[in-house]
Amino acid sequence: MLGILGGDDRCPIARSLDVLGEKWTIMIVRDALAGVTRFGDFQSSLGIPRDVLAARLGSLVEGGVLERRDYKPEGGRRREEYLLTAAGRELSLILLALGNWADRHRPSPRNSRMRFLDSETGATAQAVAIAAGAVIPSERIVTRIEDAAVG
Amino acid sequence: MLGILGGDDRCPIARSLDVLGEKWTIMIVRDALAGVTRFGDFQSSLGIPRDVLAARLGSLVEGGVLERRDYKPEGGRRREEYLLTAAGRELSLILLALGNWADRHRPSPRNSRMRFLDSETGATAQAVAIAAGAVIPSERIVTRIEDAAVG
DNA sequence: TTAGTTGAGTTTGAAAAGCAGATCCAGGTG
DNA sequence: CACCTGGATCTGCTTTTCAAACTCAACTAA
Repeated sequence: MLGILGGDDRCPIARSLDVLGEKWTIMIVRDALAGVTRFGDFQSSLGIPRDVLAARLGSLVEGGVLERRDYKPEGGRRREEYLLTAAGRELSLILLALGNWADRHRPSPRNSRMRFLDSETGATAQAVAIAAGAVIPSERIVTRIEDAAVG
Repeated sequence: MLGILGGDDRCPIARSLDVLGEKWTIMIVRDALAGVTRFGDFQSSLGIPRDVLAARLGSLVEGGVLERRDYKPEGGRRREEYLLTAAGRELSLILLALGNWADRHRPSPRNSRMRFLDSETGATAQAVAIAAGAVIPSERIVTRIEDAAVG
C-alpha cells in the first residue's frame, strides 16, 4: 500500500498521503475520532461499500493509525474492533485544520453543524501555525527542500 | 464534482474533501504552494497523467483554490497559468499539519528533506491547536455535532 | 444437537476512474 | 508557409469502486 502517488519518500506530505490519501480514509478517521469502532458502524455511518471499508481498515492498521482488538458484546460472539493508536489520535489536528478551512471557504447552505471544542474548557478549538512560540499567519508558512548534496 | 463521499454537507471535513479528497489533488496544491504555476511543470514534477491533471486543475479552479490567468512567456504564445487564491494559500496550514504528522509518525529511511519555515524569521513552523488563546494538545480536540432540531 | 441469527468480511460482475502514449491544436518563430 | 512547443484531449487498457449476494464463525434458542 506504499507509494500510491509515485512514492517520493522525501516529502512528508506524500508520506502522510500514503496512509491517508485514498478515498474514504479520512472520513473513516473522522468517525473513529468520534468514537466509532465497529465495522458495521463505520459502514452505516458512511455508506461506504463493505469491501472498500475492509481494505481501508486494513491499510489504516498497517499504517499505524488503527489497531485491531478483540471485544465481546453481551450475547454475541467475540469480534474485533478498531481503535485509534496514539498516532491516529494526533490526526485530530489535521481534521481540525480541514474543518476550519471548510468553515471559512466552503460555507454550507444549511450552516455547519459540527464544532471543534477543547474537551477541558469547552472553548472553540482552532488550528494555527506557530514559529518560535508565536502564532504566525498561514501566508508566512514556506517549504524549503534541504537540497544538501548527499555523500 | 460535489459530494464524492456521499456529500454530507453538514460536515466541514466532508466539504473540504469535496475539493481536496481526490487522488493527486493535495500534491498539486503542495506544488502550487512551492511556486509551480504551469501545466507542464505540475506534470513533470508529479508524474501525473495529463488528463487527470487537467481534470484536477479544473476542479481546483471550480473549488476556489486556484485561478486561471493569462501569461505571455517571452517568445511564446499567450498561455494560462494557475495561481493560488487566498483560500488556496490558506491550505498551507493543512499541509503543515500533514507534514508534521508524517515527520513524527512516518519517518523516512532517508531522512525528511522538507522543512516548513516562517518566511519572516526562518524559524521552524509547526501546526498546533489553540483554544481560548492557549495551545492545547491534540488529544483535547473533540467534535460535537450541534443536533439542534431544525424548525 | 440442530436450526436459526447476526455481525464481519468476500465474491461477483458491471460501471467508473486511472493510466501511458499518441494525437490534436493554437499561435508563435525561422 | 513549414515547423516547433506547451497545453490539453483522445484511445485502448488496467485498476478501483460499487451494490448486492454470498460465506463464515460463533453465539442463542428449541
